[in-house]
Amino acid sequence: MKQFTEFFKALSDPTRREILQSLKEMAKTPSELLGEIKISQPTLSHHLDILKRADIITGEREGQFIRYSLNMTVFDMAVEYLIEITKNR
Amino acid sequence: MKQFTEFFKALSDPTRREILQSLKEMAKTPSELLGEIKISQPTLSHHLDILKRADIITGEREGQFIRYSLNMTVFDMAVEYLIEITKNR
DNA sequence: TAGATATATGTAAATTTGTACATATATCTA
DNA sequence: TAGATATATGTACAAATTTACATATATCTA
Repeated sequence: MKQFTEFFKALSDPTRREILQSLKEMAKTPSELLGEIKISQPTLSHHLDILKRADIITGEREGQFIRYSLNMTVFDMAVEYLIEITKNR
Repeated sequence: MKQFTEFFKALSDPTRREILQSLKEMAKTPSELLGEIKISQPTLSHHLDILKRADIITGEREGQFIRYSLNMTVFDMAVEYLIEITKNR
């Protein structure tokens, strides 16, 4: 399941988990995230791209800005996957 | 949380997830796993090492063999972590 | 329309990762 | 104890990853 490879790979980076923890509270723009997380703008853009490709976040343009929010579905799928491993025994 | 970094990194590899799927049914030795998974013996040993370091599996020597089994605790922690992200909003 | 701001992309370097072959270590058995 | 079997470790290499600087693109505003 390539889907899980990308999901877990995305979650395996501390910076990306920091981004997710921040987006958990509310959807935010890259500029807002830059105020909280100490990385360069291109690096943030790159991490957001990885999270997008893993279908973990979605971006919606609001004029000049792009507001990123969490996709709950993939988290639910991952939880199911992990629970299923612990269950059958 | 370095613990989650190692956990998710461990889960992000298809071969290692295949190993976990197999150990889910019952604890197994590397030799048994080699019968199911198509990788070299040193490569399997390396993957088992990564899973060990991430505290996902534990090995118990049984004479000549070492029997590996899943640690449920870390899965429970990861599930909690993921659920907590989807909850607060 | 021109300049400013928000975000993405190209390039490049250091680090990490997955894999296998060769070899070492540990334990069994004859 | 000697040889066989199970597992781990050392070395090496190709591929992927993280990061940042420079630059491009998109949208706003004066």
